[in-house]
Amino acid sequence: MTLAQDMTAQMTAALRKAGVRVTRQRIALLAVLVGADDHPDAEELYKRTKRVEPAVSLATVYRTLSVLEAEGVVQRHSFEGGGARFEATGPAHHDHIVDLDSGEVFEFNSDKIERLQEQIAAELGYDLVHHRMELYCRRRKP
Amino acid sequence: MTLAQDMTAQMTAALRKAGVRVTRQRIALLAVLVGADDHPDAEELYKRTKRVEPAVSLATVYRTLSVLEAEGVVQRHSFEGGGARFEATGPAHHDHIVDLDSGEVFEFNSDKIERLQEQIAAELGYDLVHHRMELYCRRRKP
DNA sequence: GCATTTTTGCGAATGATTATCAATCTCCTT
DNA sequence: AAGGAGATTGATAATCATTCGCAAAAATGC
Repeated sequence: MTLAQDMTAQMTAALRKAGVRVTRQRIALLAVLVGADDHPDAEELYKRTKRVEPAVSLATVYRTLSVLEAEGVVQRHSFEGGGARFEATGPAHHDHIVDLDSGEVFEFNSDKIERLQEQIAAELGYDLVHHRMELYCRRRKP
Repeated sequence: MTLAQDMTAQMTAALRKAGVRVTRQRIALLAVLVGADDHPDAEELYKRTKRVEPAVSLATVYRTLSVLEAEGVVQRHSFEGGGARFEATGPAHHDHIVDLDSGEVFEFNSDKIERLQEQIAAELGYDLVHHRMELYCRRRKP
């Protein structure tokens, strides 16, 4: 079994688990998402997916992203400036650092902050459902 | 001197300091912003301002908000779902809690988290310019 | 008050995203 | 493997928040 076949099998399984029909375009988009190590926007995902599966439209990319987001398979981020950006949901939660000059996005995680957030919500009588934390930074000047 | 006159005087001073011309619509919008204790969007600010100064357009509200944001007089927030929301910059920094059911926004502050954020950025060789932290919550079930 | 320069209002333009809908595809049942 | 119900698709129109372009109106400096 080739590597590509294996990837298709995995994507198929994931889509089935999500309870949606397994289409060529969904397999392709999901594979692109899982293979991406950055945080592309819809247009970029469309371009990448098209290289692998020409029979895909931008509308379907948006639709599929919404479906997968609802299923928790992908996450949508709205960083400052520009449209939404996406990433496949990984095993570990993380927040983001945005390099203001390059636009690059890095991931980080702080259990301490996570705990403090829970605590703050609790003190106000709330349950924390989810949060958003983004650090907008510039490379330190020497 | 009446209260309204005093407010106008303050707004005028603030606009002068920002180095822009003092117009009726800017005074009115700024007064609405300072008087607001919630986080209205542009449309809502337009409606409120119009009550006080009918000679204002939505375009001017947007333009003025951008000007005031650039001057640091107001802050723009993009919470999940819907357009940008604004608030007059107060003396103290704070982050936000969004009630997922009502859409209400509360403010909070945690020095501990602020410090940890600085530290995380520093560890990665970055200077933290600003950040965004929003806690999306539901009222705790009893 | 008058000239200069900024600001305004209106409506058109934009950009990202979503809705529409007939044609096509999946998948369950034979 | 064929049939059909129902989900999904591509192309395009529509939407929504926000910005732009420009002539008219207003604010500042003298």
